Amino acid sequence: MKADEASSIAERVRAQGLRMTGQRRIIARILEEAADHPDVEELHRRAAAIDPRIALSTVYRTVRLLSEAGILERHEFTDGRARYESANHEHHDHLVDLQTGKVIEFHSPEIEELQARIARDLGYRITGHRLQLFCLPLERTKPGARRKKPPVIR
Amino acid sequence: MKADEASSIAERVRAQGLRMTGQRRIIARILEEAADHPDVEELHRRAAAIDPRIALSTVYRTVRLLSEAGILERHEFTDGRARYESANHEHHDHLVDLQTGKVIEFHSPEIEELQARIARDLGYRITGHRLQLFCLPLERTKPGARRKKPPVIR
DNA sequence: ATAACTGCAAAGCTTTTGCTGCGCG
DNA sequence: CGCGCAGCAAAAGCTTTGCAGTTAT
Repeated sequence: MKADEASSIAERVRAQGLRMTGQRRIIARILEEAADHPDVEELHRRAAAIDPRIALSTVYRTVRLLSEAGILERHEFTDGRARYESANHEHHDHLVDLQTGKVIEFHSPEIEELQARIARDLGYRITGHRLQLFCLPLERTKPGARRKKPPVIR
Repeated sequence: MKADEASSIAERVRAQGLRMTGQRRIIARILEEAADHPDVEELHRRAAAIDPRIALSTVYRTVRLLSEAGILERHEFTDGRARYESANHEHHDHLVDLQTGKVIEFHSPEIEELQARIARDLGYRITGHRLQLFCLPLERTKPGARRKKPPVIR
């Protein structure tokens, strides 16, 4: 296992030579405790519950900085906003439940292998990818069920 | 093959009961002749070259309408803007060359099958998906080569 | 004729940024 | 104690929208 693979966000921030401020500590804690993929506004909401003086722009600056440092992962699902999660997990892709907005993580080595082969055949090597499945539940898919605008994505 | 599978954008617009205006004819032609995935600004630029009186908001309204009607496909790659292509093609996914910004289309029935199986195992059926590979060329990958902000995506 | 559509300008949303002062290391 | 960082507010970038006039059918 790689050295920083299991360390906390705080440790990884320090390891990058970045300062560990009070605000970053709060954001780091929130993301480490989060079971979902909060967007910046939600992140700010949760942070403000701990320290109301934290600015929205600080949250934006922090997630951008930590994403570019590889400490956070940035996702964009169905709506326009970016969502974040700690990059401390194993690599995985996302299945979005369009009915509830819930995001389920999955991983398929077979798909990864096929992707790499396709890229190689085309003369490329993959430096990043995005795989998202937009789904509806198998059971009780009532024909009348509306599915227009998907609800909030978590 | 399905009835509207091979028809022109104009025909599909009419088939949906939408009006075929001069502006839509221009936009349809541009997208049918396009070998790339233009964003709205680029679409407007090309349209204005034909008829300078066409408004940017008209392009926005048109691509949104036609996307929601299933006549166009909307993509979001690395930058913030939406890109469009005629939905008349076979289904395919995209490989983005981060060096040049070029987008290569590919299709993998094996990956599709694996996706469907994963979703099914999780209790879902797929209604849509997004698969994008962000790549660098295999050859001449000079170590010094910068790869920060990717260039314009076509 | 009339409902759909366009142009224009204004506004909406997410995200970034300039500036000043503060606090981490 | 110096430089990175936070707060605030203003602005930027993409996209949508209200309104009045135009056009396709």
